[in-house]
Amino acid sequence: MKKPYHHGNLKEELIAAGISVLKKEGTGGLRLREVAGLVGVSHASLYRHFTNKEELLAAIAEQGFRGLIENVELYKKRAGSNFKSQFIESGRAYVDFAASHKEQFHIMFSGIIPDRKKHPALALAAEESFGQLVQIVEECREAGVIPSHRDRKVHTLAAWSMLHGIATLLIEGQIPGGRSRTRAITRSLLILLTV
Amino acid sequence: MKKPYHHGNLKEELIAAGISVLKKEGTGGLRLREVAGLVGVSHASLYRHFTNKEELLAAIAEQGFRGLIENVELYKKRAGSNFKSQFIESGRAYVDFAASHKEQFHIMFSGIIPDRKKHPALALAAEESFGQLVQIVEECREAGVIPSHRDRKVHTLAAWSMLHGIATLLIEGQIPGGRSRTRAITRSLLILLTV
DNA sequence: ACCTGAACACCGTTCAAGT
DNA sequence: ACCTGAACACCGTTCAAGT
Repeated sequence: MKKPYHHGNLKEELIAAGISVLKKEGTGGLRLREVAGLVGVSHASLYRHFTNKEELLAAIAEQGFRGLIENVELYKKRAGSNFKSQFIESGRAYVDFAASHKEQFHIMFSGIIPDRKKHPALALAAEESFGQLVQIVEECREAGVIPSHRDRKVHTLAAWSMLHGIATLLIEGQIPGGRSRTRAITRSLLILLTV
Repeated sequence: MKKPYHHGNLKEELIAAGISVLKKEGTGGLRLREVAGLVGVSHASLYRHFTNKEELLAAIAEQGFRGLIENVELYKKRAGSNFKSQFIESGRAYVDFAASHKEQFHIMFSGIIPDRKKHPALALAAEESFGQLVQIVEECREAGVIPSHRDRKVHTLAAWSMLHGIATLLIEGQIPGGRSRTRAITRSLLILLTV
């Protein structure tokens, strides 16, 4: 049962190990040497797959956006055919994802990656995630559960701001009262946006 | 005009230099050696006034909260005697502060300081800032411009979440359209909370 | 009491050498 | 083509020695 010298899919394993270390050590404690060690490979080999540390972080963030999109899709389906429920549940999906992937959410949004344009795959995933929100708002508009007299761009960004604020304060430990309080805030804010 | 060996108020100068370096280099590029160099002192001398880097960051964050409180107070006074205007303008003060002190706001809220309890002065300033918001919401409630049938804690956290979401997305460059778009979003969101 | 110079440990990054 | 070992540069932190 010897490990082959050529690893096969080392890149994917490094990303997975990166997320694992991230969860244990936090954003500040993420060391490339530990990530490589966890996979059982020299830390220099990482540079065969990522040009630098930021690119590994970008890959972790990209995977985060994919997971976020999936989570929103899941909650939305669960909500059934009622558009208002879909809207509320999609929002909950955003906040819940942040809560259950704190460190990854942190890397996705807290300025650790200064310029997403340098990481096209990450930028694309982030755009798709935003596009998902735009589409949900649009559907709800057409269904008449969101007022249509307001500027749609402003309305979408308003929804995002609400959710992002809750998510951010939550992962910084600024919202006391646990899950139920957070759910209450999320719900009451989102309802304000509906008709 | 020789500098004295004993510096006098080195601590304050180090904080000011820290903010200056922060603005130029960003959070990730803040090096203690550069901060000390800017003041014209050896980098080891920093440890006479701060036990470590995090404590300098905490001092910078604390000063940030003091500035935020002042800014909110200023905007609120400017708004005159109308409570609804006071509410809206206080919110604008929060977002404007974030926009004009991006890096400092980042250190205040983006998890660079993992545990505020380790920095009592910072924790106090942050609490005072939150207390200011609580008080504004309370005043508006009594004046009848904010609905009183809702849970006050939830309502306060909802207001904060909105503002914090806008501020955070703004400093991450996620809100296109510049200042006027940001003002529009802030305004329309805050109005949703009023009666 | 406050500051300096030199040293230490650690980490991201590079590169010639191995398979 | 992919990985390793050793080295380099840089930074936070410490400490004995200076004023």
